[in-house]
This record gives sequence, C-alpha cells and structure tokens, in this order.
Amino acid sequence: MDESPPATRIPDPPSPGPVRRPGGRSAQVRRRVLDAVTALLVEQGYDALTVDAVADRSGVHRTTVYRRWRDVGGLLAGVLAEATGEDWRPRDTGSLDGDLVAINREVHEALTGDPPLTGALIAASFRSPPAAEALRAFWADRYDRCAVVVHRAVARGEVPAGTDARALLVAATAPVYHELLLLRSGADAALAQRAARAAALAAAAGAFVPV
Amino acid sequence: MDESPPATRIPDPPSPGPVRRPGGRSAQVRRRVLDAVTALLVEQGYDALTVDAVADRSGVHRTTVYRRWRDVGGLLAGVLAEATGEDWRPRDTGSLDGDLVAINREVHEALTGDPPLTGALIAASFRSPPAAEALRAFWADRYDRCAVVVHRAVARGEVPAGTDARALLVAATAPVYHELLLLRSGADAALAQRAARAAALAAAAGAFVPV
DNA sequence: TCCTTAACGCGACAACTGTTGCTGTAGGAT
DNA sequence: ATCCTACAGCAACAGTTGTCGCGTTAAGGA
Repeated sequence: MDESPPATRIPDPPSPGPVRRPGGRSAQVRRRVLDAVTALLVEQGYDALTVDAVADRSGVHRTTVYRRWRDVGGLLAGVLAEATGEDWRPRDTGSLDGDLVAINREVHEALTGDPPLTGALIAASFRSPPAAEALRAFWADRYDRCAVVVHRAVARGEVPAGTDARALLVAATAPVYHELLLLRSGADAALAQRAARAAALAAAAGAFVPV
Repeated sequence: MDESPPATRIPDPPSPGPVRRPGGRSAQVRRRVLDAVTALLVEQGYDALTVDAVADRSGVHRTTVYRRWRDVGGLLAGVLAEATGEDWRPRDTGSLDGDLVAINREVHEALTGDPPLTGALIAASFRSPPAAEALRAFWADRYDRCAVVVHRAVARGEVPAGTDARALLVAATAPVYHELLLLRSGADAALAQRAARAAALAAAAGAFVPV
C-alpha cells in the first residue's frame, strides 16, 4: 500500500523457535515465560491462561510475549515443543494389538492428564495459527513414528502387506480423541483397549489395504 | 459471601430455549438474532461472528444478546437447535456397510459444508458451555437414532448379537472427525467410505461385542 | 382496563487482546 | 574497550468480551 520504506526501524518479528543468542537475555526470557505458562496451567487451568497473566507472572513485558509468541496458542505451542521428547518411540509389545493398546493408553493419558496441555492446545488450535501448526507437526511426527508398529505386524504376518499404516493408526486412535474431546463422555481407560482391538481386527481382515 | 439480599431487582437470567411469551417481543428478538447469526456465518464466516456484530446486524441490544445467549457459542447452539430436524433418521441401504457409509457421508458434509455451522460449534464448544452442551445433546440424539442400523445388521446376521451399537458407530465416524477437525488433512470423501468399511469389518468379526 | 413483571434498552465499566513507535540494554564480534 | 544490533521494556491506543445497575416497554392475566 505505502510505497516509501519506513523511515523508522522496523520492529522486526523475532523467531520464537531457535534463539539466536542462546545463552543470553532472550533465553532467560524464554525460560521464565514458558515456566510461567506451565505454572499457570497447573495452578489455575486453561481459562486463566491469558497473555497478560503470563506476562505478569514471568515478569516479562506484555509486548515481548506478544512479539515472540503471538498469542496464547503460541505459548502452548512453545511448551509442547519443549516437552516433546525427540527420541520418543512406540513400545514393542510383540503384537499389533498390544502395540496399539499401548499407544492408545498414551493418548488417553495425554488427554486426561494434568496439566491439560494437549487439551488446551487443541482448544487453542481452533483460533490460533501457531497452536494449529504445532499440533499438526506434532501429530505428523507421532503418526510417522508409530508406523513401525504396523511394519512389525506385517513382518509377523498379522496383517496383510500393503496395509495403510496411517489409516490403521487413525482408526485405532480416533475413537479415543472423539469420546474424550468431542463427545466428552467420561470414557475410561477400557476405551483405549476396545478401540485398539477393533482396529487390529479390521486390519487383520484387510480393511486398510488400498485397492 | 454477602448476607443481605440485593435491594435492587435481580437481573434474572432468562431462558434462551423456551420463550415464555411465545408470540411477543421475545420471539421477535430471537428470530432477528438467529437470522443475523446465520447471515453473518454465511457471508463472513466464523471469525466475523462476534456478539457485537450479531447485535448490530439484528438491531437487538448487546446486553440482551449476552443475557439470552451468553456468548457466541450460545448463539451457534441456538441455530443448531433450530436447524436440527426432529424427524431425522439414518438411511436404510440394506447393508451395514452401506448404512455406515451413508452416515459418514453426512458427517463429512456437515464438517465441510457451508455455512460451517458444525465446525464453528465444535470450535466454540471448547470455550463455551452452551455450545458444548448443545453439541453433547445433538450427538447423543444422533447416535441414539443411528443405533437402528446396528439392530438391522444384527437382524440380518451381519454382525453378532450383543454388538455395542454406540461403540461401532463411534469407530465408524471418529476417523472422519479426527482427520477433518484435528489432523486437518484435506481428507476427501473416500475417507468416509474407508472408515465405515473398516468398522463394519471389525463389527462382523465381533470386535464390538462386550465380553 | 389496569397491573404486574418478564424481558429489552441504555450507558458505564473492567479485563483482555493485539499493535505501534519509541527508547533502553546487553551479546557478541571487531 | 567499543561498536553494532537483536531484542526487551515502555506507554499509549483501539477493539472485543462480558457484566452491572437502572430505567423502560409491552405481554398477558385480573
């Protein structure tokens, strides 16, 4: 719209992720802010998690938080990024059924655990681009890592070769998300087992082999 | 906390649902507001749907909207309640597989259709009690009505007696919700079919019969 | 017809969101 | 030691959310 380059210094949007001065003030700010987020989440829950509250609690200025994290979703994304183990792998229980149940138990835990980080992130993701992107990346990574349980099952002859790993994994896990997040039924841990078993059965019958 | 009853009139929370004076001003207000909600949703999308915008558009005062619907989620809940056909029934295609596919197509449509009422409601439900409750009730009703497809399948001998209808229906539909709402993959209509087929297969194998 | 009162209109308010232009400060390279 | 610059602090702003007390209107019964 305006042709003239701004005479004043552009406020420059800094990067939330890789800090360019890793040992310095920025890193301290990051620490204090993310700590404040988790503390608030634990003590007062998602509803109390406002940018202002985080700024107050951390002693970092409002503006700085907005510039580096953009909104509450961005803050949660930051916490998730930090909490995500780079070396996570699905358990190997020796059977597809067992592997899927183990995965589903983790999902169930993540969705019901305290602090409600995952739930809060999902809620935020509907309004916050940073949160949506963080979740997308997180799930993409997890589903990729989980594909190995399907490969193992194929190797064992439990399911036909050509089984679509992602489709099978989604079929196994989706009911847990659905019951807990959308239907909000007080689903117990048994659901994790039932859903995993059903998916394993369908997979064995060749339901996830593309024509 | 305070012992003395308030000297002034209590602002009284009116009921959004059953209007006590059905022919009068309240009913007109309701009409104008809900019409404004759908109009805004169609024309400008969910993000533009603010209480203020609805109030302006409808000519009803802000305060009145807040009092009767509480928040944006409440407004969406009102529209859903009105749009929900009291006589909805799942199609009867003659096979469990076909019935589930038909249901899943409707789910897919609801989640991708325009206006994005369902999607908006789900997004809102994470922050708005009225929206959450409206969805819960809506889904409870729909899953109840859909149970008949399972009963028919049992009668036809497609699945064992004792099959848990709700569990089967959740297994069939959850992947569609999961892909479209949470994973936000651009899932096509084929997903509806795949998910339904997998659930039907698992059901035939007895995956949804409680021990 | 009049009276009661549920429900709407109005203005003010506090809190949170998100942005902008500027100044201040400390890391890290030279 | 000194400069450069990325980043933090600051103050002010406009917009949205949600609430409150009070005055006003009109629906529906007596």
